[in-house]
Amino acid sequence: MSIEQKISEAAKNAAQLLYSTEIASSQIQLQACKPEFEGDLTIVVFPLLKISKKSPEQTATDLGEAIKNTLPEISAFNVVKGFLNLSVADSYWLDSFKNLQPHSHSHSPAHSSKKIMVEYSSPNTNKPLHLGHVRNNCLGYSVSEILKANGSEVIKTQIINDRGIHICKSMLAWGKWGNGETPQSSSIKGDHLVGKYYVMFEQAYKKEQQELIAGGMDEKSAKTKAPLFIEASDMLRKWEANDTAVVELWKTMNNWVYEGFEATYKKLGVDFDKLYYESQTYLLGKEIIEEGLKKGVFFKKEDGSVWIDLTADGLDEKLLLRSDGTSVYITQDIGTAVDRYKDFNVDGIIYTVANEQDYHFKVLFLILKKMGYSFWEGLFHLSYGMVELPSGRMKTREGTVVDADDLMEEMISSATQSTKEKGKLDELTEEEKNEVIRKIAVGALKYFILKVDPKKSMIFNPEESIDFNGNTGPFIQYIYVRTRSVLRKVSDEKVWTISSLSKKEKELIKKILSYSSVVKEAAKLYSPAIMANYSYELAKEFSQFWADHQIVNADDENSKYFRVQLSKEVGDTLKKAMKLLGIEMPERM
RNA sequence: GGUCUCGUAGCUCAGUUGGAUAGAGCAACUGCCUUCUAAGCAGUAGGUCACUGGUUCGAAUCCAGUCGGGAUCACCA
Repeated sequence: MSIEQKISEAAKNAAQLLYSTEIASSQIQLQACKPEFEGDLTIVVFPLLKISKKSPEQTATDLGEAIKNTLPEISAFNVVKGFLNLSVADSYWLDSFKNLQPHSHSHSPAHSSKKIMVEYSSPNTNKPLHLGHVRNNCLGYSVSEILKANGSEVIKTQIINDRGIHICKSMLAWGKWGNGETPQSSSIKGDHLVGKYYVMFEQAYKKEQQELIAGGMDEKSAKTKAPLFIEASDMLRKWEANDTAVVELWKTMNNWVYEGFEATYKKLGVDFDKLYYESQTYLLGKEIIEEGLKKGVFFKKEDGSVWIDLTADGLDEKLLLRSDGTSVYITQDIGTAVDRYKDFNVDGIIYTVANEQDYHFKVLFLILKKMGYSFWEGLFHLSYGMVELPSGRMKTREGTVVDADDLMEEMISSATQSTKEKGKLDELTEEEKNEVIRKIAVGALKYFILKVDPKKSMIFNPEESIDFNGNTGPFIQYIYVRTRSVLRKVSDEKVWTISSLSKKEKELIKKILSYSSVVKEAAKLYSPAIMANYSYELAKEFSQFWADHQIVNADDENSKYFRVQLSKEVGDTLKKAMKLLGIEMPERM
């Protein structure tokens, strides 16, 4: 039983005895004591005043007496207004710390044992990954790791948007102007090469539209009447009809893209257990629509299109099948959701998709609910905010899109420079050095993105992101490196006995002990930011401890070995916490 | 216009189920490396928690409204 539980229990019993009334546990408000007050945990007694019919001070004092008398762990208490501050004996913290030592920290707390599918990334195959994908990837990967640490089985997946008009545009442009260029012949990364032709198409297409508009056509018709658009649409029809030449080109160019993506994912350190391709799933869902029609969940309009009326739920009417019988995006999503449950028998699916699709997922989940699929309750849209630049939203046509590969290159060159300036890695081989630099660069980027609450939109300032000081990934890595440095100096472990703790020592122990409840919270809220903040707090605490405590050169052997062990636990905990963010720790930096 | 969402220091962000004097980092200024890695530590300065009202013993937090930003509302994906 944790000390919090013990105190809550004792407080409840004491209050019941004092005031001879039944008391709900929710009436015992326990929280961490603020640092400016004496004590470790605080009970807020205001909710009890109605029952005690005494002043806040009197109530707190009575309760404090009773708790101190029943719990040997409580060494003292003080009352400030309606706040009962309880001090927990150092011996309790020391015992807890000792019990932590051998292995309890190494295996994860099994709070849940569910099987969850996490979908993230899911890019289009017509251009390289950008900053928005980076946030998506960091989040999806990290949430997966957090859920695993919390005891769930996780299947990481993505659905690759490999078909549609967008890829036909790239294909068409390459056919017209590519002269057979390949990633090999041009030394351009595959995804970037395909993206180059997509941009080329868009430019030429835009020019055609402008000419048509200049000739007197309205904007809307110009979009569909431009010769290039007609050609691209033809190509899409041919693809759907399985035209050999088109399909061959499609396969070739998609494979270029996949090779490019693979390289980016590898650098980012993310991976997937199962891949879905839209080319294989885009026809799914139609039977379910038919079924829904029979059930009366959907309805057909005169032109043959199929809809669902969600006005009663505060939403609109939503199209599910076009009048020509072809499906739309959401039709496919209905089909794939059902398939995934069949394929993997999962307890839930988490869709890591930006908040611009909030409405889409609201509708999707509602439809599945109305269709009677009980699994709808396990569906969750991990909706994250947009990434903006200091200058505003990224825009393709203004060329402000931050490319994922470029971004990582910049981070690496910046990390290389700082590392060189510090000169602490001079004794390492070139290869080892590069490995450390890679960890620092990627760690900085990931931490910068993940420390922000996923739900909130964030501003990505490239200059701040390559800052390695303060609340950053490299700061936490640096603190970890210090703990390892201590362990290299003192490699043996000795039994120590100490009876009292300094303020910082106690804070560190408390922080370490709270690790598993933090993981639980992060899993509950699907929030890597919680792990990031925890890591920073722990690192900062250790850094302060470091500044005014000697470890290796402590005054006596007991303090020395205790602090060495404390350093080790801090380092191990930091490493574990950061691993849940997908951030690796270097041993030196 | 309807719906959703956000508004905390100059900037980027924390702030647990409502609790004590709202916290970090960056930027600015001041100290601290002959002692375990100074990517660090200590300090100064910086706030009408957008605004108004309500609920409450108590509101940055909950409710309503106002103002401001963003997203979304396609036979697109």
